[in-house]
This record gives sequence, C-alpha cells and structure tokens, in this order.
Amino acid sequence: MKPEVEFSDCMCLSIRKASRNITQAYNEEFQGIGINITQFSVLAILFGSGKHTITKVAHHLGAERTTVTRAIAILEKKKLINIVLGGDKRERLIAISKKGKEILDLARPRWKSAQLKIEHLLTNQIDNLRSNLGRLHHL
Amino acid sequence: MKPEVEFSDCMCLSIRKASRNITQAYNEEFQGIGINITQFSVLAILFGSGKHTITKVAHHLGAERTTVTRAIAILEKKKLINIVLGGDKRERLIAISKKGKEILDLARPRWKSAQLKIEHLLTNQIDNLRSNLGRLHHL
DNA sequence: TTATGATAAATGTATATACACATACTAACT
DNA sequence: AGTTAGTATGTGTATATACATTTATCATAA
Repeated sequence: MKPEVEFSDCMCLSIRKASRNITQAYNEEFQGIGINITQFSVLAILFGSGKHTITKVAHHLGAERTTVTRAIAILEKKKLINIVLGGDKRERLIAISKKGKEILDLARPRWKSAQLKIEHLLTNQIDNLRSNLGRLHHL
Repeated sequence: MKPEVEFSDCMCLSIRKASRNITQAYNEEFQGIGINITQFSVLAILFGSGKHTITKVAHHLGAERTTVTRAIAILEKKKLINIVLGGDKRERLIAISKKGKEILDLARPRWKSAQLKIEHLLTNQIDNLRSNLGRLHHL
C-alpha cells in the first residue's frame, strides 16, 4: 500500500537534483581554470557592465545579496576583482581585475562548451515533443 | 558593445535561480511545522519504504551521500528518526520515529499545497506552448 | 542641526552541496 | 589465517544559500 500522497513527483526534488547535475556539468568544464560557474557568472557581469555595487550584482544574478557578499569575498581573495569606495561611503564598488579578465578569457570557451551540451539536451527534449505531437495522429 | 559571448542565457544560472525560488516556495509552506523540504523528503522516503542505509536514501534522492549524512544528523538531533545498527556493522539503518511520523502528517498537506502551486505554474507553461502552437497558422 | 527612516553592507548561524581523505568492516581469494 | 579489494560511513574543508541582526551612512523632515 502506498502512502496517501505521492512524493516521487515532488517538483522541488526534481529541480534541485537537476540544478546539482547541471552545476556539476559546468564545473567539470571549468576544471583547471581556477574558477567555478558561480565565480564565472559574477566576473561575466562585471566584465559586461563595469563597476557595480554588491546589491546590483545580486539583482543581476537574481541571488541573495548576502550570498553574493560571500562570493565577492572569494573573488577578492583570488585577486580577480578590485574593490573601491565610491562617493557614497556605504557602497563598495566591485570591478573585474586584470587577472580576472585573463581567467574570464580562459573560461569563456569552457562555458560555451557546457552551455552547448545543455542546449543539445534541450534540443532532444524538443525532439521528444515533436515525436509526442507526431504520435497524436493515432488518436 | 557587448562581450563576445552572451551569458545572460546561461542555463546553469537559470536553473539554479529556479531551484532557489522553488525551494523557498516549498519552505514557506512549511513555516511553523519544524522541518524544511529537504528534511521532509528524507522522512517521506523513510515512511514509504521502511529502514534504509544512508547510501540507499542518497540513491532515492539522487543526492550526494555525504550531503545526506549531514541531513540525517539534523533529523537525528530533532529526534525525527531512529538509527540502529544492522548485522553489517558498517551500516546504520535509518527509520522514521513516532515524532517524525507526526510531523510528516502535519507537513503532507503543506507539501501538497506547494506542489499544486508549482504544477499550476507548469500548466500555464503548457498554455504558453498551446498558444505558441496556435500561432503557427500565421506562417 | 537633530531626529528619523531608508539604504548598503557585513556578520552570525544554520543548512546544502561537493570532493578528498580516513576509518571500519565485509567478502573473497590464496 | 592472512592479504586484498570492495563497501558503508564519517570527517575536513570549501563554497552556496537563507534569514536575522548589526553597523555605517545617507537623505529628509522637523
């Protein structure tokens, strides 16, 4: 007898599992580069749009501000960013460093490779949809 | 001028963001219950299929074994599980406790509520697909 | 100018996750 | 029995995440 509620279809479990797997796929591509996908995404934002406060970086990423604070600390330790104080002394303005740009250049093709793999998987999903739709003529 | 590679479509960022948001949605439903969605899923597995080793629980969840080890420690601290040694002295057999079952009973409708909300969102996605397909006759 | 409310950020704490390594035990072979 | 490969688990370390609280600064109204 099964329990009253079926947990095996829990959407939260599904997406968290997928999130872990995809994160690992990207990080495997980054092996030997010296950064992971989290750090890559922060550097990419800083490269693309210049100096940012931590709060703005967090908005760009759709992540918790305090999570980004910890990520920034790691990037600072690795000398991949520069932090300066602006006119508003509450703010810390974050910019990618020269070393950060170098590593970002190394990482870009790795990111693209991982991205293409995932997109390929999604293409297969579209193929699934196509074949499912094709099956409809049996109805 | 934009950078050579476009990161804004990074699948890894997308899914991790979705994972965080969905996890928060479930955990909001669990407020006041005393467990979160992670703990709920472990309890649900134990309830559904009896005693399990940590390794088997990890397989059921599709999670890292060591991650589950830490989750089990939390559940033990909360007295929601019982741990016994089996014939194989390497193994620790985990079972849901009486208190664990009580909390699981409280949590079930909360889980169902969160699940329905997400499924409703997905239904809207299917509506999107339907309208996209419908738009094809303009071609 | 001072009091007050808003904002930017850091920190403390708990949990989630991954990976490397260590430990204990089992099983199977010689 | 003794060696060895495999298995189950724990631990150390680093990072990711969330939330509550604190601190510093700014802006504005009295």
